[in-house]
Amino acid sequence: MLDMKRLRNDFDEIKEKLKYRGEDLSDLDAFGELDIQRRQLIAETEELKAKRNEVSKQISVLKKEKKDAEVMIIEMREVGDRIKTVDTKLKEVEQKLETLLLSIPNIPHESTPIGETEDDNVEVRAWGEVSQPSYEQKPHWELATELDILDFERASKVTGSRFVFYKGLGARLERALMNFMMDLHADEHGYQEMLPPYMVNRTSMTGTGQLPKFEEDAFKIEDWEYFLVPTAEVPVTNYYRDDILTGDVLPQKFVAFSASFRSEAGSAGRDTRGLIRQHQFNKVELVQFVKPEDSYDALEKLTGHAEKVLQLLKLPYRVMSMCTADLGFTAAKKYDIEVWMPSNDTYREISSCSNFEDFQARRAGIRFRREEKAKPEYVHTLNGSGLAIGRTVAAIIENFQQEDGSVIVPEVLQAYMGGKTVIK
RNA sequence: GGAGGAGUACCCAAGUCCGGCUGAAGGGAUCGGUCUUGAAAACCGACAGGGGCUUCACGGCCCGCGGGGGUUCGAAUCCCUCCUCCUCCGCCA
Repeated sequence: MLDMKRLRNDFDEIKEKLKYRGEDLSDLDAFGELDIQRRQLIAETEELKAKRNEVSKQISVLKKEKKDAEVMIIEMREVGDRIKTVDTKLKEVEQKLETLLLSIPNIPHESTPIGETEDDNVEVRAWGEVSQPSYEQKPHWELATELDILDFERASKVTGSRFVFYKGLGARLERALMNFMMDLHADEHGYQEMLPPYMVNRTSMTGTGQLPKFEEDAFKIEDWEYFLVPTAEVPVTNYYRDDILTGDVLPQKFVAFSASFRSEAGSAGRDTRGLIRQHQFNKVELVQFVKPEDSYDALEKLTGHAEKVLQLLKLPYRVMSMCTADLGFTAAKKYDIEVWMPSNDTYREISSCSNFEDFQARRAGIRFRREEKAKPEYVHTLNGSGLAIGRTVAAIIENFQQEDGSVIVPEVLQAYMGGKTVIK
């Protein structure tokens, strides 16, 4: 959510910046009128309330002296009615204003490349050598099915499409990656470990920006106002919702494992095979709460923490700076980390690292105080996958496959795999 | 699922039956001071916050007793509703 005062003062400038996102901004123009209406109605109702307070005090005194107060009471009855009328109008206007504000995306940071499609995303750096072996490179779903470590067919029977059973060393590999990533971030990168709820309420989903605009992307529990988490970002960021932190506890860094659930509405037919686009997948998520002046530095570091996972696994990747058209609703700046996927002969997103500045903090009411008596300020929030585990499994299977159909276990995972060096 | 109880400021807690000198007592913690070589204790003092409207500013005003609604001239107090926590019973990994 954007700052109302800033929107009031710099309306044209903000609108100009939002244009680069390529979204429809026609609703935005209603802001000025609603803002004025709101303040007029507030002035009106507050004046009436001040009067009511004063006269009620006088009535109280008269009553105590056993004097007649009937004239005043009748007068206040009218005032009360008018307050009710104005308050009702005010509530309507504020409702409209809130709906409007919640639908405006974040303002891109000045370092975010301006662009119109994903082709305008900018490669920041690449790491690792893409190997081009002489033998045929199989997609991970073929290899994994042959190795009997993933079972897509039975998952379709048991649940439906876009679900999977991990089996044997496949399940072990997933679990190894989870532990490896959690350990790395907790022990080496200074994050505090967290296991969040997998369901959250509507307020939380609104706080991080999934709602109200993207409800169709989420799984909702029938008869409950609960949603399956699309990412641990939602519960972990909302951990501090409506809190005022003391400045000395910042930055707060959390690493959270959770399953993630996405309806994938609008992606029908895309990536239907394999682990790339499932309704449920596991992910290790990094979340940070920092002081505003530190957030861009923190974004670079956080991205580096996610990259470290791929470096230790020896998986080639590149880092892309998302352009204004590909930023997502909530981010001011975003890096996608893309891992090399031989079956696609291209890089595929495996992590997304974003700085939301105060956009989520404002929605969720996450603040801090620099000094004991200082006014509360909004924190900046960041998060990034570190990493999506299913896609990491896919990348390992594809990148480390051998001619005989076996898969080499990355060295750093071997201890987590009971010493196994190869899956065959 | 059934039966009770409770949510008041940083923490504890009075007030709620019986609406109006409660814009919320008292205590603790915290901060400042006196005393002390230093500290503790004791004593003195400060301590509602957050948001909003308005103002160049000083300031003024409005809203805050779990959330939302209602009754009333007036609500922490009465009514409705939702949420959370606690105790007991039942069920259960």
